[in-house]
Amino acid sequence: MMKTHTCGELRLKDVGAQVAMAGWVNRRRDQGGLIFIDLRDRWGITQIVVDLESAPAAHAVADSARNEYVLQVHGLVRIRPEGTANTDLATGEIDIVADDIILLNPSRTPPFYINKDDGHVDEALRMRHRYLDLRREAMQSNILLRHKTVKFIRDFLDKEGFIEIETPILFKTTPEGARDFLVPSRLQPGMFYALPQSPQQLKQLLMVGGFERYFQIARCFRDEDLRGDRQPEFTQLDLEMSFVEREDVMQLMEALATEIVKEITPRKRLISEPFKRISYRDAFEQYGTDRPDIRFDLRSIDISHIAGRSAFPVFVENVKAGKKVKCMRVPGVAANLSGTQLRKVTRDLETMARRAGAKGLAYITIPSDPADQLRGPIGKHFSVELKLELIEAMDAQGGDLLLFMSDRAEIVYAVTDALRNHFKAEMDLDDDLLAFCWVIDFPEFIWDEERKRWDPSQHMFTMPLPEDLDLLDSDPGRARGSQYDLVCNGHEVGGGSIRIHDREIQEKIFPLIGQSMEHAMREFGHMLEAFEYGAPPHGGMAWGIDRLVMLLAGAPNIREVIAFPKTQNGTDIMAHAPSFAEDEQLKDLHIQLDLPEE
RNA sequence: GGGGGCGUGGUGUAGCGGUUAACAUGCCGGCCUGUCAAGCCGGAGAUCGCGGGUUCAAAUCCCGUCGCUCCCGCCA
Repeated sequence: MMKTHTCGELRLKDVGAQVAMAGWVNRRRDQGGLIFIDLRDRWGITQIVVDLESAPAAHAVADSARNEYVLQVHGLVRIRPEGTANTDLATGEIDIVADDIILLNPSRTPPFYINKDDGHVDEALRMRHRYLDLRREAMQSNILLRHKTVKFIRDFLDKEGFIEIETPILFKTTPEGARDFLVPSRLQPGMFYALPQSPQQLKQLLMVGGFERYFQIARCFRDEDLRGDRQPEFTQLDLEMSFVEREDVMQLMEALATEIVKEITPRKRLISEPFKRISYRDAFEQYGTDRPDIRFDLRSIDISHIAGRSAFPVFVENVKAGKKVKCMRVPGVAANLSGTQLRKVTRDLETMARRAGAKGLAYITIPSDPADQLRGPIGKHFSVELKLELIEAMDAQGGDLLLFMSDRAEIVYAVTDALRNHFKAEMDLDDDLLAFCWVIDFPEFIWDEERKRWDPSQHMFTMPLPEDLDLLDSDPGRARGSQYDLVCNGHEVGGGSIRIHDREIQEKIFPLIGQSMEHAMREFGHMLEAFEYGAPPHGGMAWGIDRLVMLLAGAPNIREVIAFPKTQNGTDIMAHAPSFAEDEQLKDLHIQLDLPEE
């Protein structure tokens, strides 16, 4: 071994020890006859002192060393002289007096700073030299956090009787869901494997296979456009349990989430224990999304019963037509605005609302001085009594801005979501607060207007809620699924459901989602057949590990917790992937290119 | 497919019609035996992402394009 100790472990108690250490030059301070080197490795930084008189050869190496040179140092652990301890450093009470330094490898001058984390570096540059970016303290701690999280999950689930089972990466394309990544088969010309979007089918078959409690840290692939919290390949904690009901899975998963936070990131706070549960409908009605960030309380509130009695024609007509008028109270923003400033603010908000599909955005401000009038163009359409009712319904205070939305439900949702995201960006929310909540009672199906058919809101194996089973025949649109999504700070970190283990129920689903039995048998025959051999009742969940770790790390996107992520265009600018294949390879695979003309 | 942001020495920024393109840091050289974002002195380093246009004059204005990024669509 080239080191007897790491760069993070030596303390006063080690004074007098002869040690060997190795690592990177984090920083060098040249005093002439005396050179200090901060030697860095994964565990920390230790100061090396090199004296020209007592170790001239080591001094010569230290003299030529530069940042990121790789050194091995032999020396004596010594207490630092009175007054020279460094309290910022865990190892700051000692240093190593070098008697020998070996240059293991020099380094070119790095293209960006490894040894300090202030300032923003162009992401393309970081990606081009990701191996250097990973040396930075922030990345090291993110990747370490990820390791600890996954390790904790494995230990937790092992204790709960789960076993880890691998499933194929080369599997079968599925017509539903996201776009598949395809892998051509050489042995079966013209045929393709698909990379799994999730081990969904396989984990259910493992339940039929009698393992009862399965999990996997599974790589998943979806060929869709990227986002800050979406990569084409990502990691799921995938798990499935037999002989459970919805509540069993949710409770165990909530315990896992809670314990991860307490164990791995104790300085983070959970917004509530147990986690709040929000119905899918309430999530949309109040927050305009099924993954609400409940760290802030801007909500859309139905005030149709008030607005319908106003003299504002749009509201009156909409309420008559059965549409809602909803109001969002933005606390305090109007308090110190001049008329001109207020008009600019509301004009910008209206632009946002229009972009989300609204025809306009009405507003009223509540005066700070009760003697003043309400400001805003629709104020005059509300009588004094209605205004008081409105203020009471919205719990409005002086200086508040009330925003009104009235349109088709989907548009009101989109506007609510857009406005909330806008104000969220200005709020500087606390990343140490983890606002977990469950979203439940999803509809089993969502109507696809274009194709005139029902689509599964999660997937076709989701069991409807037991009390809604009859609705499959009478009113499928009202049937709720057993799905549960775990949401945190506006990100979907996981989701699952109880699955259909009964072939009869499964066979009811296919025609509803526009699939013939022949098609179903062709694509999912193996599943249906499996369900006929004593499939146990089962359910499970899949977690987005990247998103979870991102939230635990307080990182702004999942690339910060993935060692080698793709750029937004789905490329790797370090290794230059994807790349063209050799003609020979294509020939083996019986593939001819048909590229678009430029 | 659509909308927004960014692109200036190695890095991070300033400059936003006429500047010798500025500052910090890094880099190179010199001095220095208790520094720790070491200090002091000196030096090198930029076709202002790329292409085109407007103008007497473009880093600056316009158009296009490329790269990175945020969002919508998409992601069961």
